[in-house]
Amino acid sequence: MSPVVQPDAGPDVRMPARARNPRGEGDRLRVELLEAAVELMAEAGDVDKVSLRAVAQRAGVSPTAVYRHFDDHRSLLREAVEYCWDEFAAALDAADRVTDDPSRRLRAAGQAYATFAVEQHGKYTVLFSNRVDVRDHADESFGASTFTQLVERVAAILEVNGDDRDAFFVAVQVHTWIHGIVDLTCRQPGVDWPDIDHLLDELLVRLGLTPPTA
Amino acid sequence: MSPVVQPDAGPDVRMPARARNPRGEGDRLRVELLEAAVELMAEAGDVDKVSLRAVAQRAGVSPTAVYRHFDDHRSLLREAVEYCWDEFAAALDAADRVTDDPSRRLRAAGQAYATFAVEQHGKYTVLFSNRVDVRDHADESFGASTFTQLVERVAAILEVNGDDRDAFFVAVQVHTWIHGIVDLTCRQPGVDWPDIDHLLDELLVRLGLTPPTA
DNA sequence: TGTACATCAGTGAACGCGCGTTCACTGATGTAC
DNA sequence: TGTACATCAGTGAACGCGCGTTCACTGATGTAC
Repeated sequence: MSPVVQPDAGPDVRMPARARNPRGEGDRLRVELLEAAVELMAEAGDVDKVSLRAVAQRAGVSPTAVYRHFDDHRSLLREAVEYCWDEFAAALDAADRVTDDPSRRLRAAGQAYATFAVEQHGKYTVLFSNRVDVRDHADESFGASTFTQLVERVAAILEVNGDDRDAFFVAVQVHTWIHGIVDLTCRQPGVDWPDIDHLLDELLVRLGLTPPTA
Repeated sequence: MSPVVQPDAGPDVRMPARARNPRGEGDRLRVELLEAAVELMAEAGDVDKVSLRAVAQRAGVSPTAVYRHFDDHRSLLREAVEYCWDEFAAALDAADRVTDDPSRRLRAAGQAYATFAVEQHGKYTVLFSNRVDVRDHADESFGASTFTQLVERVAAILEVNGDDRDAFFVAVQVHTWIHGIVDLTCRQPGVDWPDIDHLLDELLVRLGLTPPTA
């Protein structure tokens, strides 16, 4: 509109004067920044598109305020990704407490995995298209412990079924297949995919992980 | 080093004066730009990180020269992605001519798929982590035609085997599983994965796509 | 055969933009004396 | 009880950078007369 007088003028509409946090509670902004970053990541479906300035604006704060709580741009994004992992882990844990039957538990975990991926598509994309520059060892180890749980679940089913296959190998089969289903359907939402529940059911059938009575 | 005198000075090292193409052969630069873009995409494993200026520099040409051959930045990237699809399709086609036996052909295609994904991981990532803003209907249809071939391959096997399952559904099962195997093994090379050939063999067994005699 | 000219393949300077980061600052709030 | 002061939570201007895109241009090459 007007010719540039101040070089870094920013948006025309001033933020509505966000109330500053009281004395000892400056950490509240830290959480607000993380949540703003996660929101923006989920909307973009891409970690790299989330700028420090955009996070600050979403939180109603000036860009420099971020530096009171995070070392730099990368630290902010890294912590925001970890924040996403926590939510994902919580979703899987909830599914684990559904039943005692090993076969149903595996099915429930797969369902929770896929549900999270579909309903929180942006967050899931953030987790599994993990760019190298943001990635930390933290989520690597999380993936490993989750996989160990999967091996145990599979071993329980094989034992109940009197199946002498190698639980590790079968768990790899489960993991790779579920990941492929979820990853492709999320990444290419325009394609006319079959029902995900149907794919998951058939996965268990094809891998011989259904209860023997069913 | 030196204080900035010219505002847009560019790199210190001048390109070694790339020879200009002769009169009627300006289209050669077009191909060189596409190849440069594909290289950069493969290195970054990410379409969005490839700038117009970087492509021009890789091709040894000024940024403005790009506009002689492409409408804008997005057009350049879109065509480069299509170029990747061509290479991928060529790799799969080569595997298709190995044998006449449908089951062996699918196995060979799976092998080619995995080999491409492992050896040309950057390109593979570009193809299957297709970001929305670059995506066009063009590569949708390209991926679709590749998938159609897969459906036909599967249908041939099912027919030979006297199997009345839906070829489309089984093809989705094949595609999702192979993608999962390839994607996970590529992304987490530190994990002690089983042999990929073994996983592919067992995939065909579990999906009932082996020859009836074997 | 010579020459004027159109075409072609690209160059180089400049623009406005959003970015990450820095620096000096502000102004409210709690606390010590 | 009053007041000086340290602390805290954040602001605002400025920087240099690479980006996509524009514009006017250059200089070699083929072609028409």
